[in-house]
Amino acid sequence: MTRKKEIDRDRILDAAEAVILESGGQRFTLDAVAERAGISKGGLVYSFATKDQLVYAALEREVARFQEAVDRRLGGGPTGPVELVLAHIEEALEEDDAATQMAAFLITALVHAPEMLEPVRRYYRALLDPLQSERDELHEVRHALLAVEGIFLLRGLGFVEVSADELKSVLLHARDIVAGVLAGR
Amino acid sequence: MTRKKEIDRDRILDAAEAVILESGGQRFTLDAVAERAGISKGGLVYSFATKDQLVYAALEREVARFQEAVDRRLGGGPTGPVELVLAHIEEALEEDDAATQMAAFLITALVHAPEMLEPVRRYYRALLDPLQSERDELHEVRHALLAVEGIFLLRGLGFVEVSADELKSVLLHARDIVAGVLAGR
DNA sequence: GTCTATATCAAGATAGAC
DNA sequence: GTCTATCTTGATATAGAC
Repeated sequence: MTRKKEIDRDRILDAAEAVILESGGQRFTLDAVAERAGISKGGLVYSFATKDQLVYAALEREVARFQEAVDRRLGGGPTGPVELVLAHIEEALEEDDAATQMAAFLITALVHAPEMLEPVRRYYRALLDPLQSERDELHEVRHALLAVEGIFLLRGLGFVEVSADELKSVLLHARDIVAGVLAGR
Repeated sequence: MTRKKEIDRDRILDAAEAVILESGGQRFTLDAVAERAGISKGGLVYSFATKDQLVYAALEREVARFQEAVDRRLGGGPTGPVELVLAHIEEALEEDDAATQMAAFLITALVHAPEMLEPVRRYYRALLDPLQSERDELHEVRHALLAVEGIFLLRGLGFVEVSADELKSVLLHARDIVAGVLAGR
């Protein structure tokens, strides 16, 4: 039954997520995931043949979750590239843990299966591609988006310590720029 | 003789660097480094007791190299925080491989010894700390710096593919902003 | 003192029992 | 379908050669 198998996979992905969030992505082992899910390592390998596949599925689910949150924020209204960036920034601004959580998934993928980052690449290209234009406002929007990703990655990957004030200051500045462009300046 | 030991360590670090650049940081093993350096694994462990120490030393040397390149660019002139950011961006702009190379070191540290990122954190804090101010121009400078780091990390860590044009466009825009602030607008 | 060779341990993958 | 047992590889520590 494919339905039952789906449920099993979801249960395993829940366990994988728990391990990722607890270990910060560093100690992501099949043993740990299997134990969390209450099955043996062999049982785990039956559902996900390789660690890569497990990482891919977990990352894909996490990206989809963030994507859905952004879509919800857009609410089915008009969705040009600038609206998309604004929704992305607002989601990062208001859902503080969503960003921290995403960082843990990115580290996990980078450490344990870097070839499996495809869902992440798709997400970013969807944001960046429409901003490739000669128009000055779009340059500014891209610049703001990249500044947000810069502080997010520097902080999330542990490349620098960032205070809550510093983070908020950067995100608010970026949001104001994008909102300004959207309002026609 | 401490002099001889220094030379040995440097030779090993050269080998470590070669392995990091060839493998992209993913397959960084003591075996590979020892083989590259033309010594046994035991000999390697004699010079660097743990893998963590090897990663730390390699990363520290790489950050110092970048730091020196930035310092050279400043040329002993007046070095306020904005000049520092400008020199950093110009170095990233002109030395394309320096940035790519640094990314490989960052991935290596993240994968094999994330606690050893201290030299990186020090470097970034030196850039960011003086920019914590209420003055609008400094906000803009920080924003530009973070956009540069954003595109650098997204590309270097493999989170998105970035064309050469796209990269250059972002860096030039950032440099112009910082240069503008420096020129008193 | 510096290095080689080896043992020990953990994690991922695989095969086959049930 | 799920689990047990085993193989392989990489990291660390150590015993002993020179």
